[in-house]
This record gives sequence, structure tokens and C-alpha cells, in this order.
Amino acid sequence: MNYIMNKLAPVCEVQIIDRVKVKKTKAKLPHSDETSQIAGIFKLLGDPTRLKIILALIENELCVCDLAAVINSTVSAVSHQLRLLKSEKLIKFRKDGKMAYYSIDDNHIKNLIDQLREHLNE
Amino acid sequence: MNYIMNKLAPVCEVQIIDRVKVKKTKAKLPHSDETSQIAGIFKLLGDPTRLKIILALIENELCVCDLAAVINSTVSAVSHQLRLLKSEKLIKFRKDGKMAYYSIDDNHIKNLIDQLREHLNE
DNA sequence: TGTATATTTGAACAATCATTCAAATGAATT
DNA sequence: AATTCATTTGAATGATTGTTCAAATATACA
Repeated sequence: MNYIMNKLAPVCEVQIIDRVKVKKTKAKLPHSDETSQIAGIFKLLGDPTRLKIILALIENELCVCDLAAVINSTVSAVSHQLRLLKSEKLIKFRKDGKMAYYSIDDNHIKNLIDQLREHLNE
Repeated sequence: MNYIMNKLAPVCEVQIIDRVKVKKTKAKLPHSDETSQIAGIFKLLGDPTRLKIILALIENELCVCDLAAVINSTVSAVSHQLRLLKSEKLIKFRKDGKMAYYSIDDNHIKNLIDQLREHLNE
């Protein structure tokens, strides 16, 4: 078997060295939908703007324009990212007149970030 | 002050509602370089291919082609992502003849992923 | 009702990025 | 020395994405 044969089935049929180890490892992985879910949360935290928004909201409930001021961004850019964070239930908001006050909806996120920060500060 | 004035300085001069709160919140944020560092790690974990690689390596030390087989990807795609994970010291590798065996270099990562998984499975 | 303002939204744009393919490298085997 | 094979690498491609700008909502206030 060589790479020319593999061209017919580009993904799932590469050379395998240790079939037993591959099978055992594969069996221990989370299912594909759980993996996507985990990656999805990490991805949200992986953008500096979104991370700053979350770090700010961990400290205080804030309206959109104050949030923009805190993280040195624009109202529009912040609003777009708030939508993503809201849709994944990481944050929530309440309306008060014209204002929208955003806050953390998911308390586990703070622990997650704290854990990583502790690690990086070792 | 209105939006037309802000066009001259598009970022740092938006309307601020509560200056005290903004200043206090700003003071509590991590410095910009620490924020980038945190986001950088989360970003690496935020891609399904890279996350699967890490999940697989948590279970077993694996060579590149077995890793590709485990996560149903190609050797080349995996190799490219391994480079990124290696450069951020999340994984390491040892050479054995033609083979390269990769493994986890950062034990905190497992805890981080476990913590998120526990949270999602509530 | 008309104006001001806080927020949201959609389209456009540029930048980033993951994957693919082909070629190169490096090490074992014959 | 030539061949095979595991891995790496670079360029190209297509897709995703964060930001910007302008316009639309929506609420308060005069």
C-alpha cells in the first residue's frame, strides 16, 4: 500500500503503524459532537476581544458602550461579539431603557480562565 | 459629543456612561500581553483537529500516521497542526528512526479540558 | 411629534487559517 | 547506491472570521 492508492480515499486510509493502539485510542475519544462542543467554547475564549469582554464582565455588569471603553474597542465590534457569546449562553443581558447591561451567565468560565492563568503564571 | 466627532478617533473615544465603573473595571483586567497569551492557548484548543490531537495524545503517545488514523485526518494536516502545538509547548516529540512519536508536554491542559467537559455534562 | 442616543444589524473588506497537493528531507532496508 | 517510507514543508486554495461603516431599531425626553 502506498500514497498513490490512498489518493482514491484521501482521508480515512493512511498507513497505520500500530492498529491496536489506534483502535484503543479511538475508543477513548469523546464523541464527535462533544468534541465540537468543547472546541466551540474554547474557540470563543480564543479571540482577544471576546476574552477581554468576558474578563471585564467577570468584574462588573456593563453596558455596551462602557464595555467598549473598557476594552478599547468600538461599540459595533463589541456588539457583534456579544451576540456570539450570548448565543452560546456564556453571557446574558438585561434591558433598562435604551441601555443593555451585560453580565456573565456561565460561572464555570471564570474557573476555566483562572485555572489557565494560574498555570501560565507558574 | 456624537458619533460624527468620534469618526476622527474611531476607537478609544466612545460615549461613556459610568466613568468610575469603566476605570475600576479596566484596572482589574490582566495586562494586554497576558490576555493575548491566554487567548492564544484557548485558540489552539478551539480547533476540532487540534483538540482531537490533544485528546488522543492524552490517551497515548502516537506517531504521526497513527494520530492521523485516530482522528480521521491526513498525515499532512496533522503534521501542520502538530507544529503549532509544539511551538506553544503543549506537546513534545521524540524521534525513533523514521518515526516521530508525539506526546503531551503540558499536563495542565488535560485538567483544563476535563473541567470544561464536566461542566458541559451537567 | 421630533430629536438624541444606545444598541443592533447587514454588507463589504481584509486578514487569518485549515487543508490539500506536491515536493523535499531523512532514515532504514535491500 | 537505490528504494521505500514516515515526516516535514511551502505554496495555493477556499473558507472562516473580526472589524468597519452605514443604516435601522428602539427607547427616552423635550
